[in-house]
Amino acid sequence: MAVVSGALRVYCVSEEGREVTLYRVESGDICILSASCLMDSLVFDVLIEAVEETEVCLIPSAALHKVEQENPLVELFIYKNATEKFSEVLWTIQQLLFMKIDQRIASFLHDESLRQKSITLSIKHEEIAKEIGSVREVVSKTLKYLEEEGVVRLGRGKIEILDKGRLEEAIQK
Amino acid sequence: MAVVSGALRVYCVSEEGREVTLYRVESGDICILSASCLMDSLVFDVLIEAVEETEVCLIPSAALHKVEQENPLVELFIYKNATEKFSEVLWTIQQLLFMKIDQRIASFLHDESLRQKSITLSIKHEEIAKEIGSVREVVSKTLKYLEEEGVVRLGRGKIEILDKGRLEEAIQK
DNA sequence: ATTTTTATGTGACTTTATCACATACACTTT
DNA sequence: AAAGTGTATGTGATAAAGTCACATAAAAAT
Repeated sequence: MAVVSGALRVYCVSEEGREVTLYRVESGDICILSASCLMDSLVFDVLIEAVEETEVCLIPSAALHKVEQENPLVELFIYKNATEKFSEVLWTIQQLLFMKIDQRIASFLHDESLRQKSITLSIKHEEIAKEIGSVREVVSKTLKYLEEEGVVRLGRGKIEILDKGRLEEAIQK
Repeated sequence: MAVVSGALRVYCVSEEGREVTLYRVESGDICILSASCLMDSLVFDVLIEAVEETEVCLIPSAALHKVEQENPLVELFIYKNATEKFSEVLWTIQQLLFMKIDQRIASFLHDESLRQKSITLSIKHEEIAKEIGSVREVVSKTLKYLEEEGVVRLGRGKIEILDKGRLEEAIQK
C-alpha cells in the first residue's frame, strides 16, 4: 500500500482503550508492513487511522513482486521504508521507557508543530495522550504547567507555542 | 548475520542505564536489521549481547544479494524474519504500556521457563528487570509477593516455578 | 436562551520508579 | 572453622505517572 497524499497513523490499543502511535505513513511512503505482511503474525490489535484526508493506492503483491524483480531499486526502496518504520517504533519505545512525561509532551508538540507547519496547533489533550501513550488527565496537567511557565498558551482544542526555545529545552532535560 | 548456535539479545539502554530487551535472535535466525541496515538510521543505543555461548556467521551483503537474486526463497526468508522481529518489538511495546508489572514478570518467567526448558530458572532479579524494562527493586518485591502466594520459590540466583497453572493465570489478569 | 455535548480541570488514591541504605548468602583466604 | 569480600536481595521513604470519579466550562444544537 502506498500513500499518495495525506497521512496515516499506525497505532495499537489496549483492552481498556489506551493507545500509542507506533509510526506514521505519509505521502510518498510505502507500507508493506501494515496490512498484509505484518498483520498475519500479530495476535494483538494494530490499527490504522487517517489523520487527515488521505489517498492511498493498494498494490497487489503479485504486481509488486514483478516490478521488484525487474527493478532492484524498488526492492531497496521498500526495504528502506520498512526499516525506517522499524526505527520509528524503536524510538517510540525509547520515549515510553526513558523519557519523562513533560519531555514526551514537549517533544510531541515540537513534532506536531512541524507537521502542522504552524505554532498554533489545533489538537485536543486526549489526542496528544493517544499519540504518546499516556492519558488525558496527565497531559492536561502537564500542559497547564507548561502554560504557567509561559511556554505555551492553551485554548479549547488548540495550543499556541509561545517560546519555541524553551520548548526545545524541555525536550532535552 | 546468521546465528548458528546460541542466542543473542537485542536491547536498548537509557542514559541512566535502564534496559529493555527488544527481541532475541536465536539459532536459525538471520538478522539483517541488527548491525548494518538498522544501525545507520538510529540515533540512539541499540545493543546486542550474547545470552549464552553463541556462534554467529557474518554474511557479506554482496554475497547475500547474489544468493537473494538467484533464489527468491532466500529473500522471502529474510523478509519474514525481519517482520517477525518487528512483531516482537510491537509485542514489547504492548507489554510495557498495557500490562501491569506482575503480569509482565509472570509472562517473562513463563517464557524463560520454555527457553531454559526447566521449571527451575537460574536468573537474577536484575536480569529480569533488564528484560522487561523495569528495575531490580520492583522485580524483587513482585517476586516476593509471588512467593508468598506459593507460585514460585526463590533462591539466590534462581527461581523455582511451583505452580505453573497459577503463573499462567497471573499473566492473564 | 436553554439544553446537550464535548473539552478540560481537579483531587484522592494506586502503581511503579527512584534513592539510599540494610541484610544475607556464597566464595575466598586465613 | 572464622573472617572477610563480593554480589544478590530486602526494605522503606519519596516521587512520578496512571486511574477513577467527578466538577466546570466552552461550543453546538435545539
